Amino acid sequence: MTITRVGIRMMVTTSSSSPTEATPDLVQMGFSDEMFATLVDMGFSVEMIARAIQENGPNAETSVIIDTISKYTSNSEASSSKSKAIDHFLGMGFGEEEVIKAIHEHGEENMEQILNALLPGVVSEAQKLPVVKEEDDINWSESDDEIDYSSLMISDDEKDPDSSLKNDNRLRSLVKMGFSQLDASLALERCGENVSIDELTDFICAAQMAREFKEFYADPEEQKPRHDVKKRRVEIKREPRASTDDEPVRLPNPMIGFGLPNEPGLITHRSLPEIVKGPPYFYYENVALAPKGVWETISRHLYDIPPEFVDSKYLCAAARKRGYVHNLPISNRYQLQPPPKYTIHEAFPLTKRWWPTWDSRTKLNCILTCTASAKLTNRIRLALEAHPGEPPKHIKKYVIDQCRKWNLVWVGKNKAAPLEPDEMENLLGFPRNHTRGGGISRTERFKSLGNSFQVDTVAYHLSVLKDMFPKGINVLSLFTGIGGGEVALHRLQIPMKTVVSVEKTEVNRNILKDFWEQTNQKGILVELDDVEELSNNKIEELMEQFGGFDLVIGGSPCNNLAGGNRVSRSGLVGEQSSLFFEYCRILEVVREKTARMRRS
DNA sequence: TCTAGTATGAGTGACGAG
DNA sequence: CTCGTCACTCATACTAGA
Repeated sequence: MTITRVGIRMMVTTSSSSPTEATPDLVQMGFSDEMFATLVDMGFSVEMIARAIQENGPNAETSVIIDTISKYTSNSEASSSKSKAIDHFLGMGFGEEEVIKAIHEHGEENMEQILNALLPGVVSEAQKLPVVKEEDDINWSESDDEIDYSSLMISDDEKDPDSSLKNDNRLRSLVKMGFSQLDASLALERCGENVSIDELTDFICAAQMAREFKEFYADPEEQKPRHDVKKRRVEIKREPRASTDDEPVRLPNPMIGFGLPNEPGLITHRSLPEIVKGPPYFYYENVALAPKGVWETISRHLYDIPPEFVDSKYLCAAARKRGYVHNLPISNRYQLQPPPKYTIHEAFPLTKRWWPTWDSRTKLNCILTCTASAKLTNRIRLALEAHPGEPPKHIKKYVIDQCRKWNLVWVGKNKAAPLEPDEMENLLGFPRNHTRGGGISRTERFKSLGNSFQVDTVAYHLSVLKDMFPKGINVLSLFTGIGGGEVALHRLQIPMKTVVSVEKTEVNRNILKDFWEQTNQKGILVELDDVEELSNNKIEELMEQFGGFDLVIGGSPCNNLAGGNRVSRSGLVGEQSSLFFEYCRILEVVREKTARMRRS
């Protein structure tokens, strides 16, 4: 859970024989994203992984690495590392101290006894908050009804009393962990009686993922509920240990997440494991079109919550395909008013006059960090001027391709131009001049805007917080950028009591500070400059100072995930994108501290 | 030293023909 | 089902000039 790029680097560097050697990079080491994710997913600590690679060389096969790490654990040499068991239970949301204590008492291999020891701590919570699965607007529950429950229950006639009792306990344990009775029963039935609790939880998570992806994201008209659901379950049965790796994330079409108001297919309820129900709420964002396996990893590290993929073109005039993982409620969402302009011509009326009839675009593509050069727009002008009247087909194609690629709009006869920064601000839902002045260069504005949230989209998701926090909200904002989340909350008129913002770029910090002052915010703004320096102790101090955080919001760097990167699109192990694991670390600290603060 | 301008593909999914 | 085609993508690195 708390894997950091820094951690890997430090470990590898310190164990290197040559201190002057350049810091080895995971990629340079030939260490693939998948391999890393697989090992982490198996519960091995980063230290162990790094050590095993050092020992076996970068080109060693995964199985060799695993063997080596296994030796470490069997030799009990992992005292300084978090064991698989610790990671496993931390991943379930138990506190570190409790976990270590329980493992010490029962031994690392007795997972069930550890779990039972841990459960009383949450039982009271679970009893206070009985597991009531929210009613699904989609007919998942209906398809449940089709299942013959009696066949799932273990009859005393068929099973020996011990086995029955054991399963009964497991069923209760799973329910206490936040899974529905149905899911728990199904898992017990499908996985058999000799599997451990963690295998059962894996099975349920995989089934939930499969179910939610299939049903939440499928085109409503194309849904074939119970037939397909049953089929999927049979498939899972063949691979009871199937993790989410084996269930690739599919991007929905249309990419509307849980839906939009006044549009067909709106979903207003979903079931989340009890353990991730907020507060604290969290909201994580990144590019939808990441390399294969990335979203599976992200989802797995964020409590197996399926990402909500939304293309902002359904909310404004520019595309922005993003995935959001959050534990926010999804009922009673509402859009910001006034809604943004929906088409290019509405957003930029002056372009209509010059828009060629053969350019059929009504929406712009994604706003990126770079813009077209003057040379390019001049080439377009020359090409069109060479053919007065309707240009030939190949010229049209060239021009249209370039317009799509560089997001050009028509600002004069034969004159295509890239968007100006203030036009980007408009499309992204920021106030005019939000990024202007204060020492920021034009290029930096493009870069900051290209890396930002689309405010209307984020605000639509965050709107559910308004009724929940009428007196205001404490926000921990990671990778703040130009403050898309803060602007969204402000435009939703949700008072921000406290915002602790972490942002590395100085110009972006200045932008947020200016915004804070210009909008006469009454709350406190704390600006920090590096997530890696936000230690666990510091987080807890801040939480004690401000009374905890209600929302942890942020989109970690996409540099190594984005399609536009031709140099270092190395996935989640990339230098910048690996900061995702910092998000996980910080979120987990906030969650644990919140739980402790609520208990005391 | 800083800024702006410019060139630099590949990975991925959708779609349709065969 | 496979294959080819198409469209799209929160970018990086180098260079020239102020």
